Amino acid sequence: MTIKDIAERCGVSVSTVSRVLNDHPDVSKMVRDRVLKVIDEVHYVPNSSARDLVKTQSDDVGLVVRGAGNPFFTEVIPVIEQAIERAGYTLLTHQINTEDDELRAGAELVRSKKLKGLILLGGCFDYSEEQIKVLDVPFVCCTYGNSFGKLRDIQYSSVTIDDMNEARKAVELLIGQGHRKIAILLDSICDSSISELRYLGYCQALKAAGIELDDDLVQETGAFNMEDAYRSMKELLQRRDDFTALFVIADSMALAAMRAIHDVGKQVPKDISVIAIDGIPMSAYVVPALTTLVQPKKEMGEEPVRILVDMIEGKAGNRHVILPTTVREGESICAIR
Amino acid sequence: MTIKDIAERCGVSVSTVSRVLNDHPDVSKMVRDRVLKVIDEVHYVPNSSARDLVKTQSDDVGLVVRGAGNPFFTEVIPVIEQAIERAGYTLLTHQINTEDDELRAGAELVRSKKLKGLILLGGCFDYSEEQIKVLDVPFVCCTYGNSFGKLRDIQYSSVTIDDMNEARKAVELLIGQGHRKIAILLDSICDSSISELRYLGYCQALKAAGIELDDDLVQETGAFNMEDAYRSMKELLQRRDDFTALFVIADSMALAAMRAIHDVGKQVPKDISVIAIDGIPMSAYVVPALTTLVQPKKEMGEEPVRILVDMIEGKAGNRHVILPTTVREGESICAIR
DNA sequence: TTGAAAGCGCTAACAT
DNA sequence: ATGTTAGCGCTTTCAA
Repeated sequence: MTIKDIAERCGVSVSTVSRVLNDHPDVSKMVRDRVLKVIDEVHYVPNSSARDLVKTQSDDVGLVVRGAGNPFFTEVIPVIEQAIERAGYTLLTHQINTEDDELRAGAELVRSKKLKGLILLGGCFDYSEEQIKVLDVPFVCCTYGNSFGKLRDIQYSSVTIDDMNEARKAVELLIGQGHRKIAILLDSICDSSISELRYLGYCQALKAAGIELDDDLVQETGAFNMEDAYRSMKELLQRRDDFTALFVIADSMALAAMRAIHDVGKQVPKDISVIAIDGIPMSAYVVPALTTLVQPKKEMGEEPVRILVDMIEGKAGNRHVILPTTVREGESICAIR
Repeated sequence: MTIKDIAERCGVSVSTVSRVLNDHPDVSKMVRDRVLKVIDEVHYVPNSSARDLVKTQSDDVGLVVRGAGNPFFTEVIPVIEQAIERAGYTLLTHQINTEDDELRAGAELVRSKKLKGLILLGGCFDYSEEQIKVLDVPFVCCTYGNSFGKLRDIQYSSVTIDDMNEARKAVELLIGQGHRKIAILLDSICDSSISELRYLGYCQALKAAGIELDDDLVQETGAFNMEDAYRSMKELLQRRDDFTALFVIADSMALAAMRAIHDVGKQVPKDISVIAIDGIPMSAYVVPALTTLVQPKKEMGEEPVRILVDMIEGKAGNRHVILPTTVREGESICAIR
């Protein structure tokens, strides 16, 4: 069923049907009603590929989300949606897997849907100059920057927290409570991504406090999920029972780690203090509540939109914004005796 | 930059470029390499709207996910993805908000992308015959059926758990431990959706055990999130302190409720036993671990694919599959003294 | 107010 | 092995 079929059934031309479909004013009420009636009767649905193909430009902005399961993303997306709406644009969200190439996916969207700009939620920290050339519209990296690549600042925009420094702050909070034997639970120490950055922050904090890095206290899970975090934490606990504090690079992993600690008969925070970074809702509800550095989800959603719209409208060039986290005091930390 | 530009730069025709793009064999290595080189140099990205428009059919199947944040969906999606892949099809996932119309969104996808079939993950329980007519391909409702609509069984396919009965079983587990004063925490008792079904199961269990329904023990949160669940639970606890057990319609809400119980100085399960339905990973890691009826995520993902593929290939007609849950023993229930 | 016709970018016959 | 061309379904001039 195409627009042509509708036209024939109504005894009008395709352009008239198109006008009705697009709410153009210059169609007589009689004709409009007839067309609408037929459309409804035959359950006609326009082909958006054809529509997109013919349109020369839109007020659409794309959002490419890499890593569907990420609970922090889930919270940021609605914020972005509202901010884009408020700015007079329409958001087109596209989810991809972590294995997929967000630049490629974004470029295809831009091209097919004639997008004005792109927000990338989660992506690689090491783009090359060549790679970003597929994008010929303004774009903003949200939650990540180019820490492991060689882009110059003027070549892209980003909104992030300072992962390394925030990790450092988290560990310093532990050190401030007298802890010296501090373990870390992370995905990988060399993923050229968030895990590596936060590991570096951990190292810095130790160094600044004159604590020697103990590699045996660095526990890699190899993946970003609760099951592996739990298993890994168990391993660490079996291997070592002399650390008094733990820094975990993400809330969800921290919650699994806390259960592992519980299961070997130790208590949080009495035996082991735990701190993490993220601030997902769940971590406030568990017992004991997790002390964590909360990412500013509102700003993390609104700032990219502000930057992107400024670039699209030529009001400003590219920018890099680094957002601060806030400590959410839980019940998972105590001072060492 | 279009296929025509590439053709000109290479001194070949558009069809040759198209052949290269689509990996057709009959292109000389020399020409192919030159085309590939230019494509790479100019960062050409094909316009998928144009591609979709011209293609007459595909081996693509659509997945419309309604309600991005749902943690259970997050787990089922990869299962569906793999099952579709194994069946020789390609999955095209599309996320929409809970306010949006999944049938409409699905119909548009089908039409623009020439899909062979559709899986709807989360949707309305009350379609009318008229409404489903927009879909002219086989489709399967995943996690929901037509409990509040008037469709005949032959008009659609579905894979669900028996929400009413499973809720009943959950409450009966509580009753089996001697509980008589059993509260329920739910979104709404009349949402024509999952919440209402599980409420009905709660009522049935009470009735079968000869326990009179106490409306004051029925606590509606009004929304499906942890914050409202926590607040609502606090209200219930302030109003009543005589119930010994609680049934919550979803794991995430149950975890918030458990924190509320903790915060008023009561203990789970000593003072109040808690049970829920869902089986999200998180509920196994909290302390005390939540006892819950686990939805069979593997089957919930694979069965819809089986049904859909059978329908697409004409091997079988529509089907309705009801999957059983399994009890995951946690630490949130104990017998009444 | 309505219709005819061009053309968006691509693929797939059909020629050569 | 490569080129020519029709046409996918729609919107949008331009004419009437």
